[in-house]
Amino acid sequence: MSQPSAPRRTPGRPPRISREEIIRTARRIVDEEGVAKLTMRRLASEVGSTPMALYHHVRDKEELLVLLLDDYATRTLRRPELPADPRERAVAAATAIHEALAACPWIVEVLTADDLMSTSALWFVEQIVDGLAEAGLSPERAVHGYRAIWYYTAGEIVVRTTAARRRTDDDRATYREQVFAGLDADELPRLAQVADRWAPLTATDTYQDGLRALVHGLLAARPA
Amino acid sequence: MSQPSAPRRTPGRPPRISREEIIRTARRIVDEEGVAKLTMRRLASEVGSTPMALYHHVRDKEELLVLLLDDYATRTLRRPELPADPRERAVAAATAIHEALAACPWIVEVLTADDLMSTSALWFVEQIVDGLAEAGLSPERAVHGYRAIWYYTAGEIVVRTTAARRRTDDDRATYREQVFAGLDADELPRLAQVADRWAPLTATDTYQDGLRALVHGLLAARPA
DNA sequence: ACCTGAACACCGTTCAAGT
DNA sequence: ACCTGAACACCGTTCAAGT
Repeated sequence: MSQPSAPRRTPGRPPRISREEIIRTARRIVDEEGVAKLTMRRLASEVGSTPMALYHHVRDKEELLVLLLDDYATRTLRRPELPADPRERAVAAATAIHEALAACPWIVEVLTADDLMSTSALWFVEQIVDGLAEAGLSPERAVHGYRAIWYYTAGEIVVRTTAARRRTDDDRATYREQVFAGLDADELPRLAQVADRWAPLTATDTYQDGLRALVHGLLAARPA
Repeated sequence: MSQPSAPRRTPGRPPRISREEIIRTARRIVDEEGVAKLTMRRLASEVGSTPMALYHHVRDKEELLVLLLDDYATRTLRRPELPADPRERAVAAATAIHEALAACPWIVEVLTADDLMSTSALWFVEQIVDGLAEAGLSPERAVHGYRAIWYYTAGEIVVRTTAARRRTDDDRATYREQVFAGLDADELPRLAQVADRWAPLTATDTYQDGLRALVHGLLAARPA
């Protein structure tokens, strides 16, 4: 998908811009100014061309974003040394994916990818499925386990990065504080109990804890 | 937030449109044609007014969407009978939230909400936190447990609804098939093993399984 | 106080034509 | 084969003015 098209025997006009150049430029815009600034028009002018020239190299903006994610994954996902213990291997592989995504918040817009973020991430998926299988799950259950881990991971990224986006304009944060300050302790006693600690509690990074709990639960034999 | 503003002693011109009417109309557009069709201009014309009149009743489009989610939650989240067993109570409350969200896929665009979708959902959050606490977690761990459940739930909704969106234009699906068909069985043996079953495996609804695994893992005493 | 009209500063994409 | 220009059909939001 992201590999440059093989150089053909140029039967027509020589290309002025390449898909690679488009992606490289798009990456720069996103890194420097955020994904919201990436428009076909802006990208075209940055690349020294016209909006319509881009459509000769990518089908539409959606494809461009997927290409960008693929490019990002290929460049940044380095395969780490994984623990021998299968359960720990699954945890480590999921954590590696999570870290790569967390470092790149614009990804949320594209995180729409259903099963896996990119073919470059397949190796990590393999490690998770294999870890779960070696730890005792059937192949089917291992795949379902992987999916649960992916839901949890994608959800953490989406919720956290959009919460961070909200925090910038802080009206909403203070609104939330008001809600928690005015909780009816009779109707919602547990929430009232933790109301004053809600902000720090929810700011804590508990990805690892939740991941370990999930993996633990997936591996525990439970009655269907 | 969503309650109609108290009728003041009209010192100026009488309002022609109300916030309530705006939200009601927005809801109709979203239900009938999807959230993508909800634009300020379209909404204004549907309500028999001008785009700018809307800005007198809502701050911007973002606020409108949050209002819409709040409205949806208030109207559809009915408190179910919950099981007495604390663990089952947490599972049932999470499932209720999940069902409400799953029935309303446009929500993904707004699911950006950080901790909770709406104040109307607070009761459900209470049930989850309380279930976890009564099952043995400290208040802090119960809140963190709730967050893990929320990540998992939000992630499932986001991934599933965007996957469904992709399935309509099926280029991407067939691309994915190609990738799985051409897997190197030496490098990625587990994935190769399940390659031909990947589509049905990932289409299965396993929200409940994953949720139960997660809750199980959260409640299992584990070494830090 | 509430609403209107006109404008600003944009979008993604299609179509027909050029080289 | 690749690129351009002009156009289509939109956006959210601001500003100044009207009633």
